[in-house]
Amino acid sequence: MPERKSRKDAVRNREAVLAAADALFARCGRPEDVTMADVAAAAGVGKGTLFRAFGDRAGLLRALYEARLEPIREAAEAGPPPLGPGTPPQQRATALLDAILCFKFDNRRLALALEESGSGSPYQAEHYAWWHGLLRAVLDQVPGLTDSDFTAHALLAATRADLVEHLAGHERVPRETARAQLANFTTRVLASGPARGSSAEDGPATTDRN
Amino acid sequence: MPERKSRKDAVRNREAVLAAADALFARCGRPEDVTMADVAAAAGVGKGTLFRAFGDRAGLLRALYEARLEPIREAAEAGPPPLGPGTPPQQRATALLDAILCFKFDNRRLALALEESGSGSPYQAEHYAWWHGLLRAVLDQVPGLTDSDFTAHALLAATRADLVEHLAGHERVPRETARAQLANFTTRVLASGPARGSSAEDGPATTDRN
DNA sequence: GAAGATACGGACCAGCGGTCCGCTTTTCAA
DNA sequence: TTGAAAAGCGGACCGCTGGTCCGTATCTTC
Repeated sequence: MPERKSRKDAVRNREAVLAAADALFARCGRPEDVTMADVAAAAGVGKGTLFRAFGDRAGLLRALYEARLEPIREAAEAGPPPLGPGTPPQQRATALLDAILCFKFDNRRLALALEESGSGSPYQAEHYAWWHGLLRAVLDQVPGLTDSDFTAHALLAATRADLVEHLAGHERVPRETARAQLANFTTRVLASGPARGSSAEDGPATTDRN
Repeated sequence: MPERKSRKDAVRNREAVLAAADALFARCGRPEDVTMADVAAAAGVGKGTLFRAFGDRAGLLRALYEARLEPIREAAEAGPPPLGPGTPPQQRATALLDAILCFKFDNRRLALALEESGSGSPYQAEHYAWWHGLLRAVLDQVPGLTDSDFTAHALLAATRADLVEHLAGHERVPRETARAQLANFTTRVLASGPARGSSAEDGPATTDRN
């Protein structure tokens, strides 16, 4: 039980920091030049407070990221089709990847900051393991598909934040185009038969903040 | 003409630095804790020399990487099949990806260092553009394949250094298994018809240094 | 309202990439 | 051979970052 309740100034500050960091990352071009001191200043808080609340830089990023991701995570875990369970595996896999892509698209800066500054490999992050596990399980139900473990990694790699940023930011690929291409790619991977064309279905709610 | 020749102590030092950096990156676990000062010390050289020769950290990494990559690059550009031109596109694409995978496998630490510390996105690196352009051109010749641009990105993403490191280092996937899985994945993507099984063919010379 | 627990915040620290400039080595023309 | 200018050397030094520390302010509890 414990969960010893925090002091109210503590929670106020915690939220102030999250909001400030959110805004800063959304604004600034390269995430690595949003400094901890910047965040603290923008939140009207001392550095000590910031580090006390989140441990270190990676902790702050993680907290932000997880907060944003949670709705999608829930939708994928127990929501309605096509994201939730009870959907044919091909379709669900496509929907999952599409959701991830949209998320990264809408939260590019943050995802980028987390993947590159997030204390080492993105593959050690808890949320990656979660996505991978889920996708792997779904792929296991696709008839005729082997190597579900590797395949899940490879498909997820197509949604890496820096790739998304490159496509969207540098090559100026519109969101819907990227979605369609990823869906098409996914279909190719999952289909044993001739690849059927597949355009992006109507998608996850956009929470565009950047 | 010009190409004003360097002083001999300069070239000696340059090579000493490359060798030292090579050794250090090969040895140490995480590339970010091989510091420039370490490299300089290991090469028996001052930091000034190091920075004069390579500009900055990214420059050093790039120089090392390019040097290692050149043979493969040449083999891909004008070598014998299955890597070189004059190979059926499916087969060549598979061979290219296999070669990249092997390269990253054998030079994990270095590739990792470059991709994560290499001044921003790996997608802005010259060598990435080169690989992508080549693969894209090959994919363009695969009948029934659309979105060659995106597809090339997605396939290359499956060979990212940190993914390779994760597979090899964390999940303990043997080299040959990874090769077979990537080949299988590639085949699935490229084949419009039923996926034919495909094991890794006899591969690029291994230059295992790590 | 007093005492104890909790959190604040900014001065402070260590370590990094990168610069600078007085000094040494090499080069090359005479 | 020589001597002076060009080229390069190297390590003290700088700015900036993530992260720590602890005297002080605020909240909670009785």
